[in-house]
Amino acid sequence: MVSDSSSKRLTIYDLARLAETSPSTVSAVLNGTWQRRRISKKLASKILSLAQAEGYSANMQARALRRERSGIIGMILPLYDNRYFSSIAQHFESEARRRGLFAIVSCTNRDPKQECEAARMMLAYRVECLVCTGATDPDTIAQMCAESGVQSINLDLPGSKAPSVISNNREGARQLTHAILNRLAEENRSDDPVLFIGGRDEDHNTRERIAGFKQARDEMGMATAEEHILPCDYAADKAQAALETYLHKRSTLPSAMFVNSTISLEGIVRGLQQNGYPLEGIILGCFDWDPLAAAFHPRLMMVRQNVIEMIDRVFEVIDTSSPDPDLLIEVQPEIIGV
Amino acid sequence: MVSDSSSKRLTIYDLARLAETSPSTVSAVLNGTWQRRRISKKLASKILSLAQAEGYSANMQARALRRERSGIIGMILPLYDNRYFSSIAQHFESEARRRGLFAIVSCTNRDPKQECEAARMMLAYRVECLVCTGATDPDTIAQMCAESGVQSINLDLPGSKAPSVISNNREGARQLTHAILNRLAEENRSDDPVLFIGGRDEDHNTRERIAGFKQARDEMGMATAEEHILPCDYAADKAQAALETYLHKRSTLPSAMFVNSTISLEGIVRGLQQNGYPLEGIILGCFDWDPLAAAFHPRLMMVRQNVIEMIDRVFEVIDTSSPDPDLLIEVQPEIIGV
DNA sequence: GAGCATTGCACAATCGGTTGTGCAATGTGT
DNA sequence: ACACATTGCACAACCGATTGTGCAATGCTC
Repeated sequence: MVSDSSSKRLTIYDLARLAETSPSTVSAVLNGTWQRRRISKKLASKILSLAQAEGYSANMQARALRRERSGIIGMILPLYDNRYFSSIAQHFESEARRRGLFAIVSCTNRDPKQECEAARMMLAYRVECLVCTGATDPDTIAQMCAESGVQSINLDLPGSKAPSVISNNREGARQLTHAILNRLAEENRSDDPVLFIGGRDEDHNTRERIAGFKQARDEMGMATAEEHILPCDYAADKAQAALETYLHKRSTLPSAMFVNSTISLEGIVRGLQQNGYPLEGIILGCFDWDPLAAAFHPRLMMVRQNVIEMIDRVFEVIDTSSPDPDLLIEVQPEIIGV
Repeated sequence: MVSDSSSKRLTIYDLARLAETSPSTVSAVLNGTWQRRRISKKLASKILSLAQAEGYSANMQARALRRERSGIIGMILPLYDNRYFSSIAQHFESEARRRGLFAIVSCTNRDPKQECEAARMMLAYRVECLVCTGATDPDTIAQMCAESGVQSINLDLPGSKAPSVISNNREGARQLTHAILNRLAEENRSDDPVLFIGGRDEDHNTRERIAGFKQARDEMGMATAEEHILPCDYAADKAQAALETYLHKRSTLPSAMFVNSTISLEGIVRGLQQNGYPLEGIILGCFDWDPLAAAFHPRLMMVRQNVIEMIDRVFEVIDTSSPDPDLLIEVQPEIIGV
């Protein structure tokens, strides 16, 4: 290798000089269009081996500028730190890679301002498409993208200005609730109260899950008191506080709980432990999936969202030429541990 | 807003036409160098409000090309799906943002080939710096970066060709082991065996943790049998299998275990539950931190690595003009739950 | 009012690729 | 040997910013 110690990176102009040919020929060879441009196989392989030996790597900024295509696909995400969102990021990345796209993921802490800022940066870097995951304000971002002529897709939470791919939250919640009620029945505790706890009631998914919860109870001929529905936000501390307030008022533990995320589950479990309630006695269902939690508490029933299928659907929508902004794709989640 | 429906994005040339001035003036105004270039305040504000109204956003590819600086900083990461790596990604992003850099994070599944491929892509996009987290082969990547004149830094696992920021694994393990041994002593079970399980013995961190484990026992006057050290890889299934093999041979449970990650912990807990061993009886220490696990098992002691300080150190190294490739910065982790 | 400094801006080259087009050299047909 | 097609490549104009430089117009001094 003739690696020159100069800090400048090799360009097609350098390679052209080394191969005694023109930059356009080098470019054609290196980006695979050389057959169409009738470059001889001999010259092509000469250039290729030279590029290899010199460790040439094309400047993607220059390519993107000229091609008016960045090769980048963006995603914004509320957080990384649970199994659901982290596997979304992971599958998104690998699927993008499979398609020759470079994925960039930005996490925005469920903050509408950060979401906008991240979207603005992604648009400045000319992403070809933006996937907007669990956004608090998906429509504003869809609007920004539309104004730049960039396709956008909502994931996890639906919006009205771009196609959306989400879990079937209502049906998942309905099935999880039935599983909880069945287990109560097995233990002859069917009349015991069941608490729904966690999430935000402005949030589409929480509303759907509450609807599924009520529907399942309805199907079993049970009414649901509003005092048993506690959408106290997702945060662990909020969930713990809500539980403790509830316990304070009744002094009797609910026999079962529908917990609306692993992050809320953390608060619930901590609250139960700290207040001396044995975890064994209580039936827990969680709309989220965490294998470590499942290992600790084998009687914990969990909803596992089908991330692989959701990401596949997202890319199917991306492949659609002009997708309907009202399109809503619902993917069935799976109940683990029934 | 005069938003033209043409799909073309606005450029400085368009703005120049609209403001009846030249592209170079528009550029200077929009990138803040207009005072130095003696553009009148009047013209500057005219251009600024026009850009605002039209929703102009600079093409970062063009800027990067001309400036020969992409404004991008890269990170490769083994996985997102545990608290440690996900908080690394999160803090890295927000710290990069604070410095006006755009962070791109790629996860490479602990696979050396994917690591190289991701590094190659990042270099092609002309990252200004690459942080290489928990890489199986950090030196190859450091070499690639060096050849492109790009600074690189190892995080979590050290390398020899670039400065490294890691946790003080040996000291963390020593402290965790002492905590485990103290608890055993409190329960008058000091002579019971303690198992070290999980991790890879080729891996620097695992070796250091084993050293810390042995050192703590040594300090308590205890010898450590090799049969109690089981670096069976990180995966949950591997850890579960290793535990079951161990149990099969002795039929008597170790009273305490040093588990080398939450992912291994998952296998251990599952193995104990499935084989009918009560979790309550066993003292667990885990070199990793997960609040949900801690909620489930309040007697679980965990090591929490100081991610914020590690990321701070990384950026301090980045700010250093020509950092020593042999630099090794060790950050003290914290023991939770003693 | 001549000489000089300052203000305010426009011109044009440049970053590193991509791609439409032109044009010799060679091949083919008659 | 002449016309014509094909092969094989080079030229030059972009893509959209940045930035060194030049040069009128204005202000200021004596």
